[in-house]
Amino acid sequence: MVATKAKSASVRVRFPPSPTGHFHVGGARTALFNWLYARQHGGKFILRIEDTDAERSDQKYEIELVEALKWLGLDWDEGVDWQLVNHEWQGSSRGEHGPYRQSERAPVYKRYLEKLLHDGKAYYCHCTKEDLEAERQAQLAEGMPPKYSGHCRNLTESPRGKKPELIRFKTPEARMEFKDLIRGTVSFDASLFGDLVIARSVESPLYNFAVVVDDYEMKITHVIRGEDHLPNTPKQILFARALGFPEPLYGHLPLILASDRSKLSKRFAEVSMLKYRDEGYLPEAMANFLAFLGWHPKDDREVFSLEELKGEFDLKRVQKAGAVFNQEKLDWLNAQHMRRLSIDELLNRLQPFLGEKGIAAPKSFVRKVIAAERERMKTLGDFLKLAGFFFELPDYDAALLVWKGNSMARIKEVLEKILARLEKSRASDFSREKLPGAVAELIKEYDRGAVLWPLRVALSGQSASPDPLAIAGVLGKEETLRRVTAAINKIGLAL
RNA sequence: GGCCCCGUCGUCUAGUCUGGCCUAGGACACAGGCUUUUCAAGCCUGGUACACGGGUUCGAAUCCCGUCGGGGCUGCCA
Repeated sequence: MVATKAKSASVRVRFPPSPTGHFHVGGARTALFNWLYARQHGGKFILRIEDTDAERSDQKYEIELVEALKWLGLDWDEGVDWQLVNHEWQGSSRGEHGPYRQSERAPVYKRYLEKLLHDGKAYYCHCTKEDLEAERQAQLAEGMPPKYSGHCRNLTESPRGKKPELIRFKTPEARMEFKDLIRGTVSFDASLFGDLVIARSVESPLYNFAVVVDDYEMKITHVIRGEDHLPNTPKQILFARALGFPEPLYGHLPLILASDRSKLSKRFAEVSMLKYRDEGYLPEAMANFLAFLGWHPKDDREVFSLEELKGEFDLKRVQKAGAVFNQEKLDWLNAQHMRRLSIDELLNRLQPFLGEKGIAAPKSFVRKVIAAERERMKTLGDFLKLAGFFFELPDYDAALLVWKGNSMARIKEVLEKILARLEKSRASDFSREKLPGAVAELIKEYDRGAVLWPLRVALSGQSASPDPLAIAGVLGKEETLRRVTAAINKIGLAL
């Protein structure tokens, strides 16, 4: 712990995704925790791309991840970047420890691979895939855990007819342990590993090896990652020791689980983070939600902005057990965050969700619509579905206008009286505050439901809506009269 | 199978390190009620949890052991 404190002045953490699939919830949470840790320690946050698997890596996923990170508000100090310039993505990179894409770091890995080979800490293995598979099957058949036999460990030259297939690390047979920032002491038995494959050739390193080299070269102090990496950690520590590197501090985050408690990213949720953006979730709500998957403040507060999270987050309070992804909680948090926004800010965020009619409408009108509907929305994407009728009255059935126990003729009568009253009201009186006066007598004469229900349907064309008088206030005199008249005509036709 | 990690309401969790304030708190969801012109929202109320079994102790969700359960990893993927 003393070491943590001493190093805290120069904290350097990284988020190293591999662009082989969509940037999902799990990745986003890992990125967030790293970002939070860096920001609250005045450290650096580095984005490194782990694309040693050329087959599966795709630039489009790299761009997607950059987009999603920016959307969430997680900025980084070093690493690759992408910018949209004239509708085209342009790549760039910043920082002094690059390149930040593993596919561009071959010479670096080669240097260390050769060093290990030269020092006798690694060796060429001539076993073919078939040899290895046969060995593996034989061990399994005997009920033994599969482990490389060490067949090529002490070879001094290539066996006849064989060529070097891959590079192996001479794994020391030792019991080892390390202190995890979240789970305390974790121990492993390295003698169970066998000689690990660290590269296909000096030109082509494998994940575990490349990570160790990069973390060292990029001066990473804390490795904060998912629990699925826990078994990799002792291996990486072994490589670091062989290379004479200082070991970073490790912290393994609990996994995010699907509702059946299996690893989320393994299940349905290879769902892109951008999907949440496109459905109208607020990035601050998403960050808030992600943070609470495995972390919780000391008190009972639940709604946090990114900035507030930064002040409150504490790696020591991170949970050890996996956390199930709970969509309802996300929705609730999103609604909470939407309420924290001003009408103008909400209007900004709503831009992509306004629809043609909403975009064409005057801003002042849209603001009123937002004010009337904001507490009913769970996502920005709900806007059109909830408030679309303000812009264009949907078609509805005349029968919908009828309040329980009333005849259609009676409803027509009510609507006509409402129309008469409203016509006499001044346009400036069309507001939620002043309008009740206009219908007060009618309500006394008929009852609330018999008056307000038909008015609601006439104005919204639907059975669920905000207060009809509020709608009238937003719509204004002219449009309100037009809709009430249309309703009367509709009944006329039905009768 | 082997190795590793984990185990408080249906879910996210507070409490566990530093036993007593815990007849276990909050939130989401759920149920009921209030409000009410609808649907939400809001407010009030309610139910449901310390995996199990042994210890240690005056006292255990908290400490120890065992069992069971869940998950991760087990690749020339990352």
